[in-house]
Amino acid sequence: MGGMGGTDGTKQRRRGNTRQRIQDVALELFAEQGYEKTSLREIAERLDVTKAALYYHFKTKEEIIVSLFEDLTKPIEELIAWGREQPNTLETKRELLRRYGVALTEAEPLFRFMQENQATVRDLSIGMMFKNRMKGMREIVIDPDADLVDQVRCISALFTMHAGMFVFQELAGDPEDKREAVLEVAIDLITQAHGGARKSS
Amino acid sequence: MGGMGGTDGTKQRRRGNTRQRIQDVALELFAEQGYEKTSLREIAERLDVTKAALYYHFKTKEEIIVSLFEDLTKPIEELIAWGREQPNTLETKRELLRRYGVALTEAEPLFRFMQENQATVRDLSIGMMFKNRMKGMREIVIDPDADLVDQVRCISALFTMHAGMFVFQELAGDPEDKREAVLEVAIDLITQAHGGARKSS
Amino acid sequence: MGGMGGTDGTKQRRRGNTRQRIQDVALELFAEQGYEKTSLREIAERLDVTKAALYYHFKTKEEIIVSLFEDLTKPIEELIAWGREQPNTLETKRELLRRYGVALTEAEPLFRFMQENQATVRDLSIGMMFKNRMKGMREIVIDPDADLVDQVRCISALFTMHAGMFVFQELAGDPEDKREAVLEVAIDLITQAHGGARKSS
Amino acid sequence: MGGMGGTDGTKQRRRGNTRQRIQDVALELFAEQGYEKTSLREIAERLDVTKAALYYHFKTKEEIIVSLFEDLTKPIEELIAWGREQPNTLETKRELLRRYGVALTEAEPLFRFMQENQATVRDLSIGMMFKNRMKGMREIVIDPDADLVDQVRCISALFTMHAGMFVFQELAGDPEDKREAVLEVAIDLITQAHGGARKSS
DNA sequence: CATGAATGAGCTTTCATTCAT
DNA sequence: TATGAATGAAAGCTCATTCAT
Repeated sequence: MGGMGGTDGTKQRRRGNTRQRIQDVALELFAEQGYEKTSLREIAERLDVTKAALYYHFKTKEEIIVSLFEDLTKPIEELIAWGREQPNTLETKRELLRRYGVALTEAEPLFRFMQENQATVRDLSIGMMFKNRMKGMREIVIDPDADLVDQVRCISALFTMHAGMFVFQELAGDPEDKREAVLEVAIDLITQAHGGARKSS
Repeated sequence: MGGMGGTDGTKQRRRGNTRQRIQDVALELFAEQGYEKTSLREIAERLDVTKAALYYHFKTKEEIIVSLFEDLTKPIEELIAWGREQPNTLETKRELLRRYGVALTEAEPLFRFMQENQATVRDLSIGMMFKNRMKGMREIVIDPDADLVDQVRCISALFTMHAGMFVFQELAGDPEDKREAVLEVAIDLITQAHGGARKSS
Repeated sequence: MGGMGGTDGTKQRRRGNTRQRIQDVALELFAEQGYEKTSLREIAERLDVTKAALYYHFKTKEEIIVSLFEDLTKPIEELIAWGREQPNTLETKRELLRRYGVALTEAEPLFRFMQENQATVRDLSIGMMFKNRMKGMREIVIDPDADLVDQVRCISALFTMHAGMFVFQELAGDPEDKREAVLEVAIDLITQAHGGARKSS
Repeated sequence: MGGMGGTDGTKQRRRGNTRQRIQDVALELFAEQGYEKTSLREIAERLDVTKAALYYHFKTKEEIIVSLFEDLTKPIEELIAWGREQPNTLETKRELLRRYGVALTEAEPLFRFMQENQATVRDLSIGMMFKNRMKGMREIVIDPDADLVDQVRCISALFTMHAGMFVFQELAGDPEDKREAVLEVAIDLITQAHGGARKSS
């Protein structure tokens, strides 16, 4: 322990990482308590800086969540771009879901936040961006000529992954196993939607 | 000049139904804007009464949402009670989902609210109640000895219904058709979980 | 001595006059320190109420000054209406100035405030109203066909009255005498503008 | 690539004139929006420097306006000094007003600012200086033994010039003509105050 | 059954200013 | 000469809640 000060109560400061630290703490609190119930005072206190310091790094409270969204959902954006370029096959869709699972896991707190604060997110500027991302995923996964039930299956697949990541946490079992199970169900759903037989379980 | 007033521009007193009207307006606003972003002032203004009047009918803001929850989820509570008494068969589960769909539809704004404000709901007193209801549903639908993937299928079925009710609203198509499609996918999922073959689409 | 309490430190309250008291104190402070340098905290403290109480009576800080303006400038509005209906004679204009002097004197603190905070007033909503009032006065007093110098004389007359009311306060002499002198100079100016000979002094 | 930089998009350093540029921008903004509504952030942004840079050149915000006042009102100070040395004749006063008009015109934005922000100016340190300058002008122009009306005429003359410069801008007409008209009215006023006949218009 | 008036705590945001580098 | 990072104080405003009437 030691090295970079702070062990003696001295305020360690001016280590260009404040912006990052704000994002980290903010995400933690947003995910835990929700966006509106997290006040800037709270964030500032936890970082041992003043509220005004936050405003040096972000113009508004909203900008904090926007920056988090932009930073953390880049992989998903890239995934959608990748998906659009692939041939429209079942295997593409399966791979998409696999990668989606990884992306969701990596930015888990953000996605849990989005899940649990949809009403809030909706009228923040990230609402639109999020909606567009979801639309992008749907467009890759759904065949618009398929019958309605199969379309629902595809959306259900996305949902299963989405919600699954977080809800299943509460249940017992090895997280890795659960993640795989969720993925399998999701893949199964799009496979069925594609007219394929489902894997015998 | 008789009847129930209001013909002359006088403030129409709708007798004893103020409590009801508060609930109606509150639910509408909660569903539309979220719980914290809906202020009592707003509710009061829309009803053309004062904030203080709300406090005659409800001790706190939270009591309003609690009363809504209690009133509107009674059917679900009863459904769970019903489910527990039935033999633990696939057909029971199918029927449970069918009835669940009806119940969700009938209290749609409340459930949309719950969906979109999970973070908020979580630390309101209804959080626990809601969680317990969900647990009740799961216990009926899931076979604890089944393999993990099948358990996930069951939860996914519940989720599909849950989210489906609201998300699919945005998509084109006859609402009734969509509701049926969602139900079919959900039933299909628990059927598979039960080891059965899926309905050929 | 007493009657209405408050002499013993008891908070005297709920005497429907709070709104009025807010206006009084606010005007006093606005006139003394300017609009932006007067904070709502200051007003509230001087009234021994909380800031929130102010917001019960006025929706915004701006609404306070607007209400003052509307209440206190009604006489001027009426004066302009009166002026428009009179025959366009020199005597009308003279009488207008006489009455204007009275009106200005009666709402003196407001007009001093307007004089000394023009930049502020300009981008409050009262800016427009004030401008329009001034335009109204000009239209009655100025003959648009007169030569430029005479037009300036008329505006100068208005200005003299306006500023005179407040600037001359600083100078020695009986206030009543000064007011009369100002009025005389103003009347003299529009008389000259009318082509008349000036009163021998 | 020579000269003073800036040809390649690099931040152009205009050598030692930053102080001057701060003054220019500050005056522009102060005149446009008022002193308190103009923040240092705004000034800095418009100059594309940081707020801290302003503090290298000026110790406080107030120092900026003080420096502007001192720099720009030197001609008026000199004018007063000149006036005091002249014989106390009508012609002196006329000439004083003529020169005053020129001085006001040359530092127009500053004087408009002073006019429109009297409340602010009053409790800045320039308040006193300004008051003293005005007193100086009055002492030259007013004959303390004249009757009150004539004294008012003199002050009115000063006011007419002062306010006239800015208010008349809004009105139609050639600026130069208006300036002359204003000057003529002002001179007329002091002429009358001196007991002289007014110029037939 | 409801209102009028008020409060206390809190919020997001802005500002002038400081100082080590 | 200037910047990057931060602060302390205060601002305007909103909210859930209370209570005498």
